[in-house]
Amino acid sequence: MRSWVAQMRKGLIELCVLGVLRDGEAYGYQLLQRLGEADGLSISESTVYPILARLAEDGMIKVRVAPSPTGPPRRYYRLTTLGQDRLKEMLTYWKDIRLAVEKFHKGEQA
Amino acid sequence: MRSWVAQMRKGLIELCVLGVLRDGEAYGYQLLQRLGEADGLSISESTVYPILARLAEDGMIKVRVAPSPTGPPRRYYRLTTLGQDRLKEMLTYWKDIRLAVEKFHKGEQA
DNA sequence: TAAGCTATAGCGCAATGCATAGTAGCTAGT
DNA sequence: ACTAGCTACTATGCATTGCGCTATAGCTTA
Repeated sequence: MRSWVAQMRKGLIELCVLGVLRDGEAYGYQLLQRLGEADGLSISESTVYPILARLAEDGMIKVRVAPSPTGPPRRYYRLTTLGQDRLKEMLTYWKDIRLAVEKFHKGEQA
Repeated sequence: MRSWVAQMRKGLIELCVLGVLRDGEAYGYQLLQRLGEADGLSISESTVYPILARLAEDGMIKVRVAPSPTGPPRRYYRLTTLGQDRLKEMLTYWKDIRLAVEKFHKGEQA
């Protein structure tokens, strides 16, 4: 994969993770699949799990362990109040930067 | 500045630089000011010049030196054919990832 | 000669995506 | 019982980038 792709994803994957969790709790593997549904966002475990670990360490999400019907116990993550605030902040900035990008690419077709 | 802000900018600043250069050549300081016009994209020299150096090294832009009426000589950068292709690629991916982010944040207000 | 603006450049750090590899629980087939 | 295959999570290490900080040099004005 071209290196600039990885760079462009930085931060945005975390934003998407928080976005999914906003709809309710989810476990790691589930997040992996949800995120993979979007074009241009195919993702691997080695990307998602570190993000979850960081978010948990920062108090943005909380973990709940529950048995799985088809494998090892699942770790369900859900947003904390702190996490909701962070999501709000990030969305605000996302809006700004999205407008910035589009400002410099008016009238262009990819 | 919060660390996630820097992460979210990664790659997108370069995309904006290419976007500005698509309208015609520009020198570093000029780019700095153009980019600063956008909300959420205030930028410093230590960010722009390394980007220009990288882009030049990769053959995406070419440099032309010309005297300035008000200071040291300016280095004018302009897109090469390679750079135009890269910009196209990046815009395609940008479209994908923008849709991805919005997919996971439908119905939300920042 | 000193200040102040313009314009460019280099060093070093922190953070992240991701390739690679490994661990462990559960089910089904032979 | 053994193997294969799926689910779910973890660990290591690298490359890349944004950016704070600092330095340099040309030009004008006082």
